[in-house]
Amino acid sequence: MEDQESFLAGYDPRKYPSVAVTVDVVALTIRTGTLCVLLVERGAQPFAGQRALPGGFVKSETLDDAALREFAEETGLTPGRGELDRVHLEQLKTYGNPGRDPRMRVVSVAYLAFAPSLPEPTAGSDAARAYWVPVDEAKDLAFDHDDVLADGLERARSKLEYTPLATAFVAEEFTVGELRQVYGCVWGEELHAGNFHRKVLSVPGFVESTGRTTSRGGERGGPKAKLYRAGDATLLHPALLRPTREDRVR
Amino acid sequence: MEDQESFLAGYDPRKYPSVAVTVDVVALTIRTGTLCVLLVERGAQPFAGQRALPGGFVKSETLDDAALREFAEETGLTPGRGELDRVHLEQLKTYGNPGRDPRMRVVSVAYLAFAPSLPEPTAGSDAARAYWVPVDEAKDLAFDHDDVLADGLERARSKLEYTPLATAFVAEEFTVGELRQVYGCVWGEELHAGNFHRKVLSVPGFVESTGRTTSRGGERGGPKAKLYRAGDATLLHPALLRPTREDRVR
DNA sequence: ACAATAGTGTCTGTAAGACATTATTCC
DNA sequence: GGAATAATGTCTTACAGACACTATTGT
Repeated sequence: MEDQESFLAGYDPRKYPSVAVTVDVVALTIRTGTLCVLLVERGAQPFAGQRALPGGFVKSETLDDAALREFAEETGLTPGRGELDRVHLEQLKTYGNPGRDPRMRVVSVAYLAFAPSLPEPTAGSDAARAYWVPVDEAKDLAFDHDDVLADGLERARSKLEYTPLATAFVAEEFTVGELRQVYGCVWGEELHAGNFHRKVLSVPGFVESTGRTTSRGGERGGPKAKLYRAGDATLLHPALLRPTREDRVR
Repeated sequence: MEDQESFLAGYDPRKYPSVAVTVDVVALTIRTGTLCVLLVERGAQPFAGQRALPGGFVKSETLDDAALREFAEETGLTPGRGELDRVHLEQLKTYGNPGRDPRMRVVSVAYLAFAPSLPEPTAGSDAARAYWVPVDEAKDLAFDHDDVLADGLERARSKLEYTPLATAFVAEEFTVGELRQVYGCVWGEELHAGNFHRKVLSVPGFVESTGRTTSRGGERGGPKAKLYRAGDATLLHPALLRPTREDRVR
């Protein structure tokens, strides 16, 4: 067997069959009650005209930085102004099957990004070709991006259960009802308002009260709601488990 | 911004600063009641004399296949004879910080392997330089492998909670006591025998009875134990949660 | 007035953890 | 006999889910 050190000792980068490393980003947000993913339109072959996850080559930077850079470029958000501070970014999985890109060997490190509701990337900016698409309509993506998106969604749904991730989808101050909307549209099912309310407040460190309320009630009636901000918990205990699906088990 | 397709259209692999892609394997097993990881001794610089996780370059194969190949090479197990069938392998995380390898940019896809107790790789084989080390003694590894190992251990501990992964550490037929030993030494704390017993049997699909028992009782006394094999569940419901640590939450 | 929503109260079934108990085996 | 272990039983507390109910707002 050829081990790493002996290989590298005699390694000439210019002879070796090249492998390209990219990052792809599954960026999720909630717009008007619908879970959406950021997609770009491909102009060139292969997969011309199809949609794909935003991504690009890794430069002289960490993988995390590359993912954040791609996200910022495509959304038009600018670093350094705090706009990206509330974006949660985590590594998802790496995809490297030979043939996933027909031109060459490409190993892609996929990231998952969670953002509060953002404006549509404005035409005229660098990011004009990117837009938010409801996840239900994001099909037939280029490369193996259907799989990447599916893995990202499953990760997101799972992380809502045992982390305070849902707070990354709402504004800095939010109501319990808004939080319930997040769970509802990420999990794809309505949750019982009363039980959800009691449960959220019973998890230590999930949310903390601001002492204030919304200035108005709901659009279609209802009292003013108390405002909360994210607490200091990094894990929810006890967890908020999804309604049991027996078919998820086997 | 330079997008993927325009980049690739004008891409000449021989000009581009090369990035190497490797796989590293965190292979875990339990030997005489201790959780052990497979390490190799490095002969050459950098990190000569230090220990490292087994790993190597990805060839014309999937990332999963590369990880399985590395695992097989280092343990001396041979594919095709069923020896590898009971090895559970899953992708862990990808490490690509610039500078993690002093010689060049190396992006490493780490894998996690779970195996039942295996013999020490025999001297004389290709794998003579690999050996099992108790995880508590696996420190000061080469590259960023301390971090990789730590991430792998946390993943393993977490996966014991909600998947039947523990059955990958024991023989095809096992007792509830053996399963409890797995949880105990991976989590690093003893579990209450009675409660554990009742709980394991109450999770649908975790274990199924073989109808048989061990031929003898325990070494220091005790009745013969019933033998079980792994059930068909892929997720444990309800989960077997670790004893609550408040300090894990924040 | 009416509909919608926020928030609370109550009840039931399930599960976790602490602990006790019985039975079986090795030494 | 004595120690260790397998397996089961009991009790208490906590939590999930179903549901009812009150209070407050917008239209």
